[in-house]
Amino acid sequence: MQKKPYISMPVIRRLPRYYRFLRHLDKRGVTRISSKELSEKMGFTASQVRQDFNCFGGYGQQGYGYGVHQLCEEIGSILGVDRAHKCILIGAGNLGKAIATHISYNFAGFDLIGIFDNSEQVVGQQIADLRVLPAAGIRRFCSENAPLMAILCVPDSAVKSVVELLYDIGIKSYWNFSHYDIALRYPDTIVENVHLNDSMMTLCYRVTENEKSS
Amino acid sequence: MQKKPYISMPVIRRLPRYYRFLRHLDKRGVTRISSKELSEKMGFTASQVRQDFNCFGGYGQQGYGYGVHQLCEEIGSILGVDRAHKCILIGAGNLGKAIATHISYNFAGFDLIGIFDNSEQVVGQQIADLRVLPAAGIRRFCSENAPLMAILCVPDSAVKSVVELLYDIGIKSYWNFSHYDIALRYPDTIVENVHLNDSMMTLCYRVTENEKSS
DNA sequence: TAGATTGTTAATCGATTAACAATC
DNA sequence: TAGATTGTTAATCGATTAACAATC
Repeated sequence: MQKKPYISMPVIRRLPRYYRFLRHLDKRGVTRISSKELSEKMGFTASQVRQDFNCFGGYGQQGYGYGVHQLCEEIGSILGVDRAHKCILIGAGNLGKAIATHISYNFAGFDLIGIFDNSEQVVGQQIADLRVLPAAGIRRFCSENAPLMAILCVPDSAVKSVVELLYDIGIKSYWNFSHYDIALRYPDTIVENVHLNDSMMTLCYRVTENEKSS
Repeated sequence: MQKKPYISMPVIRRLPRYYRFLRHLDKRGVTRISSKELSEKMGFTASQVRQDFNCFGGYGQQGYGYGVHQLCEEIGSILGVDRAHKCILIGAGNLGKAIATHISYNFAGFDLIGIFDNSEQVVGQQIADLRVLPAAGIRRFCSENAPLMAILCVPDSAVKSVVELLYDIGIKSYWNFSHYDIALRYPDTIVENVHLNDSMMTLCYRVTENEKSS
């Protein structure tokens, strides 16, 4: 039973990192860790680590630290990585293929049940145990299989109409690799954006700054 | 000439979004925009937009708004997208291929000059006008071509040794798609992480929360 | 018990929002 | 001039850090 239901966004964004690291420790047989140790290995402050873990109740023991296995399980369960939300992927280019493969190797709460593309060259290909289906079949597939989330790996030119279709079908959660601002158009959706271009420009800024100052 | 040299991290992360949107407007022939209009189309507050633009000096006019073209150019120049920092990509799997293709289509300050992989099946393939080279040749290639940044699309198991090599060669900037924490080991590096797994887990959390509450 | 380390409160810091005078 | 909208200061909000009493 969770103590406090509210976890702030910065904390939520740190949870996956904690989870990955704790799972790593757990696999290596480490049973306990203090907030100080953890903070040093992760680049946070010990204060922040304790503050973060306190959001979801006391899994630590004074004078001892935190039980790695228990904490890992707890964070995993909060994140929901023990679930298997059904999802579909639209756009099976290089990025789509990479993501599809990634999902099947790095299980994190989602079960990929369908891959779609509208290029004839791609339809029929086998990716991560799935055969790429024609985009024309999305609506029917969804009414039969009721996926909860869609992964968008389509070009920016196609994404608007794809989202219109998916939203109409009832899909409200998106992992979006395009630059279309879904959350602005459809405020009742859950959207996680991965904007590679923005990431690259931010890096470019920092590299450029560094060059200037040296 | 920039007024203030300091731009805070949250602002820097917003600059690419401004840049993309302003370029879009510019291409469509829009010449002026007010902070209010911009804020509505981007999901910020007007206050924040003005505050952000003020970091780098007055490109607005009272009673009029901002000149789209001028502002776009200025942000682009701050980001450094008008540069062509030489970079190499390590790991030409699906993700590496997607990124390589992405860079050549969405120019944002970097010029990809080499792609490396250690799999014989991949070496020799043609990606985005480049032929994939054997990983064994990285050191020599770098001493001849002096790339400034490396893109890491290698599996987590290989990344540690790859970074050791690249750092030794003198590369201090990384676009990192693996889960190896470069900045923690090498504090003098510039690292931009894209952690797909963390992004997916954050999405999973939000989807799971949403399910619980409904 | 003494030492260690949490849980939690208070202090600080920084970012966002609000307000409004300046001015085009 | 009147209306609009910026530039900038002040107020608010939230997140991080520091401190320390509680307690294993």
